[in-house]
Amino acid sequence: MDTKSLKVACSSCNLRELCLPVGLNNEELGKLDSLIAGRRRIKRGTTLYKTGDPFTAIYAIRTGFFKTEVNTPDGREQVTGFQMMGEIMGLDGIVQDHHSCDAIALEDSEVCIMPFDRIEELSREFGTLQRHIHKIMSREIVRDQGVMLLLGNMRADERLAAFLVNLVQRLHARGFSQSEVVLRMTRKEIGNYLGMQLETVSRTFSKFVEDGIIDVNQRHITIKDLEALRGLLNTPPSSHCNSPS
Amino acid sequence: MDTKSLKVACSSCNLRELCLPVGLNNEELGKLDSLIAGRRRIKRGTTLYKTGDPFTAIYAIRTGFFKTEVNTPDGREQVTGFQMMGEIMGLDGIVQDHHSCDAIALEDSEVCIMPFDRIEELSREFGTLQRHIHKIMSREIVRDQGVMLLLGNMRADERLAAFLVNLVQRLHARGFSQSEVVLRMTRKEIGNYLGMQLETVSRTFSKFVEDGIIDVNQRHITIKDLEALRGLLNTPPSSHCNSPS
DNA sequence: CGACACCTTGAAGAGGTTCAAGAAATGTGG
DNA sequence: CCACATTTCTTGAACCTCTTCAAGGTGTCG
Repeated sequence: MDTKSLKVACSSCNLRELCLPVGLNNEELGKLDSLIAGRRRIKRGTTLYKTGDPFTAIYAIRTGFFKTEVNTPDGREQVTGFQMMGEIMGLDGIVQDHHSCDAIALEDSEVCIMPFDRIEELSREFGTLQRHIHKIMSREIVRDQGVMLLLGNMRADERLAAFLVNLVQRLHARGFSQSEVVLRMTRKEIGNYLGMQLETVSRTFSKFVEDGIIDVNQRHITIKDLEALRGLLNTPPSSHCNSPS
Repeated sequence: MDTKSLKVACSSCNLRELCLPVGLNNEELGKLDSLIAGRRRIKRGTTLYKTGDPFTAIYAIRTGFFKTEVNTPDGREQVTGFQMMGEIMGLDGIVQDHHSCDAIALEDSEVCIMPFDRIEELSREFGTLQRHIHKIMSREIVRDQGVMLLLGNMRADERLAAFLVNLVQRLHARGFSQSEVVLRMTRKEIGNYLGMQLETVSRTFSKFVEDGIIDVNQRHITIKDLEALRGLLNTPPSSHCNSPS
């Protein structure tokens, strides 16, 4: 395997605040370093894990970009999320001791391997780590609620706006530009995630360009009017029922 | 409040296998009884918790039926799930110390209150409980993946079929009939959950009746052909691309 | 440079929504 | 226990958003 057993210290990782609890003392940090069993490089287009793979660890993304997708017996697939550096993958595997989705790298990536047995062990020792793990899982549940809202309630332009706003927000939190995005995924993958066809994604991008909200150059998106994008989300689907009472 | 501080033993609860880990010895079971801070009755139509409420505990449903829904600033709402006895609610609140959705009783219900501090405390002591909590959260994440698949990929009849199959399956696991269901929710709530209008739900029910798959009598559904319902799920959306290579 | 995947745009069509009306069930108060 | 108000459900018809099919253009990688 391409697993490096090289021990790398979380204590010196600049993504630490994203992966680990904050406010630890040095002793605790030292112990937590032993939480990482190693790193693994994932080439673009290959999987970190697949549906049915035995669950042994969760993964923190160090560099790169992933998608997760579920598959049905009849060959359908649904992208359930896009993950970037500092985010955790693999929590789906806990309940059945096997993964329930595929995690596929959208660019050459590197993850930290965190064996789940070890996490549980250290969690029993450190309340802060325990709480942190619970928060990560809860955050995933809340994120999923947002996706359900998007898929169940929003129209095409609202979905794409929500997708873009979410993306730049997460990138901004990692020190990237709030206005320049390079999409790591295809129109087809965006469409699959948002429950629409790739043609609709393309058309909606074009519409945003016409409206002067964004510029599109293939996968390079420039957000010219973030507030307009946000505005698309806060407006009810149809405004024909505003009774002035 | 309508909180009963009456201590009730999990050890004698017939829903134990649903809420708690299996295979505990008596000593462990005794300790776990102290996990329940009490019970609370929720009248139909009232909330167990609301968006923004401080998070203190998770809840195991003893009797009754709930829906959870998220709300947007602009007044939209999305039903994110229906919960029945033996299922756990409230995990959404962990990450922000406040709940991120409303939990509303669809009939007079009763829940066991499990203070989360106490859960974390006991989890550090009992590995089996720790693993159990992790599994419950992971199960929720996997369930959400299924809903995304449903909302993102399926057509109206497939969604409703998936909904019915899931419902009878869960009811059957609790000892109820596999063919008789009394819906606790309205067409509007079903439609909101499935990302469709209540009219479409009604029409799709009628179509299933025409096809001899179910009988509908208001909220009383009789499933005449469960395999036909299941079959709706395993068939690709359109069968015009089956290349025989 | 050529093969391939990806993206854009147009036009026709379908599935689901919206609006509307009436029927059935449920709850409330006398 | 019945009458009435309210909510819920069903069905029809017109409409609309998004899909499907098609074709051409653009970018990318070996």
